[in-house]
Amino acid sequence: MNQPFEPTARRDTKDRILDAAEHLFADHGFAATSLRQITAEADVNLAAVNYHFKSKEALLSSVIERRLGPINVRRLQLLNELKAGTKGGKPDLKRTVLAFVRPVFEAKAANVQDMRHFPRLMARVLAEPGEWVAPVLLPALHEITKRFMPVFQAAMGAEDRTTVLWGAQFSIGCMTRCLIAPEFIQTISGHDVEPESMEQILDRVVCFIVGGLQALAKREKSL
Amino acid sequence: MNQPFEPTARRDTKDRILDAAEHLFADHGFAATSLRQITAEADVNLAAVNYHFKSKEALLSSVIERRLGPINVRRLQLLNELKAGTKGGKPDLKRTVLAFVRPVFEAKAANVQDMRHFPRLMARVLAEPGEWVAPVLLPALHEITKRFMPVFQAAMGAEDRTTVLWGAQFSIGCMTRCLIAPEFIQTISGHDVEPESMEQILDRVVCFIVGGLQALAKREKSL
DNA sequence: CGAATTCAAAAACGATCGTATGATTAAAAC
DNA sequence: GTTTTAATCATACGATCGTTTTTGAATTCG
Repeated sequence: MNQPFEPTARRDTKDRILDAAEHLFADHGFAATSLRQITAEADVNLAAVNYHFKSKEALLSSVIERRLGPINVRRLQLLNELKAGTKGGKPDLKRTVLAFVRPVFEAKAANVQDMRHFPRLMARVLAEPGEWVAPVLLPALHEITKRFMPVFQAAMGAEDRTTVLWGAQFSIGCMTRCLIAPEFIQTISGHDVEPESMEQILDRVVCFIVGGLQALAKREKSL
Repeated sequence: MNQPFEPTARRDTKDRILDAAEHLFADHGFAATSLRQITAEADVNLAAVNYHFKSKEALLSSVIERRLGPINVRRLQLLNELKAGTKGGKPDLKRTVLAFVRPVFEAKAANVQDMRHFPRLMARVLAEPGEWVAPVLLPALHEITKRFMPVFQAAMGAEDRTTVLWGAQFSIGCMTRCLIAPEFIQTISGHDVEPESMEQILDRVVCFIVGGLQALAKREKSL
C-alpha cells in the first residue's frame, strides 16, 4: 500500500514495459506486436506483462491512458486561457483550433519524456474503430467533446451541431495525417524534399483547418 | 479457361477469397485477420489461399490492386474532363478536389459490386506506413500524384510545391476520416444523431477541403 | 482413350501466440 | 525471527497462426 522508498524495480519495470509497448504498438500496430517483442525491448521477463497489467489489451489501455490524460489536461488548460481572454465576445477560431491540436504536437516534439511515439499510436487507434477502442477512449473523448464543442460552435458561428461535429472529425483527420505524412511524403517523393519541423507542420495544419471550418460555417448559412 | 456450363464454385473461388479478405481486413485489420476466418467466410478450403495467391501479404496486395486500379482510372477520367473544360484558364478548385475524392465515395456507395468495404481498408492501410505498404501502393500513388499535383497547384494558385503536397495530405486525412467517422460519431454521440448519406458527407468534406486549400494558398502569399 | 494439367479437400507441419503456474528472491510487517 | 507480501524468473500450457504436403477428382488436350 504505502511506498516511501519504492524499490526502483517496480516503477521501473512497469514504465519500461509501457515505453516499449508504446513504441512497438506505434510502429507495427497492436495485433502485429507480440508480448515477447515488448518484453525483449523492455528487457523484462515475459510474465511481467500479465503480472503488472492483466492482459495485452489492458496493457494497451494503460499505454493510452498514461499519455492521453496529460494531453487532454493541456487542451483544457489552453481552452480555459482562451475563454478567459474572450469575455462575452466570440472566441478566436484559430486559438480554439490550437487549443485542440497543439498539445498533440507538443507531445510529438517532446524529448524530455519519450512521448515521441504516442501520437503515431493514437493516429493508428483512431483509424481502427474496433470495439476494443471504445472502453479506453470514450470517457476521455466524451469529456473533451463536451468542453470543446460549444466553443467551436461559437467560434465558427455555426448553427447546426452536425456541422461542428463533422468539422471536428475533419480536423482530427488532418491532425492524425500530420503524424503519418512526414515519412509518407519522404517515401513517395523519393526523399528529395527536406523534412519539416513540427512547428512548421503545425502552422500549416492549423491554417488548413481554420480555412476549412470557416468554409463549413459559410456553407451552412447558404443552405 | 472454363465453360459457360460451369456454375460450380471453381472459377469464383479466387473472387470469393478476395471479397472475404477485403471485408475482414477492413473490419479487423490485416494482422488481426486470420486466413482461417477468411476461408471460412469465403467457404473455401484453407489451402486455396496459398494456392491462388502465394501468401497472406500477396493476398492483401491483390485485394488492393483489384479495387485501386478502377478508382484511379475514374480519377484520371474526371481529371481529364476537368482539363478539357478549362482550356487556358485556371482549373476550378472544387472540381479538382472532386476528381480526387469522388471516386472513393462512389466505391463506398456502390452496391452492385461489393466495394463497400474497400475504402475503409484503404483508410487503414494509409494509416500504417509499414514498409509492406510501399510495394503495393507506391506505383499507383506515384502516377496519381504526378497527374494531380500540377492541376492542384494551378487551381490553388500556389507557388510552393510543398504547400500543394501538404494540402494533398490534409485532403487525404479528411477523406479517410469520412470513411471511419460515421460509426465513430454514432458511438461517441450515443446514437442520437442520425447517419448521413455518402452524398451529404461528400458535400461537407469537399467544402472543408476547398476552404482549407484556399487558406493554405493565401497563407503562402503572406510569407 | 489416356496423359497431362488444374484445382480442391483434408491433414499436418513447425512456429509463435497470449496466458498460467510454481519456484525463488528480497524487502516489509508483525 | 518469523510471517507476509510483492516482484521476477524459467518454463510450459493449449490454442492458433501461416504454410506445406499429400491425395484425389475433374477438365483439357494430344
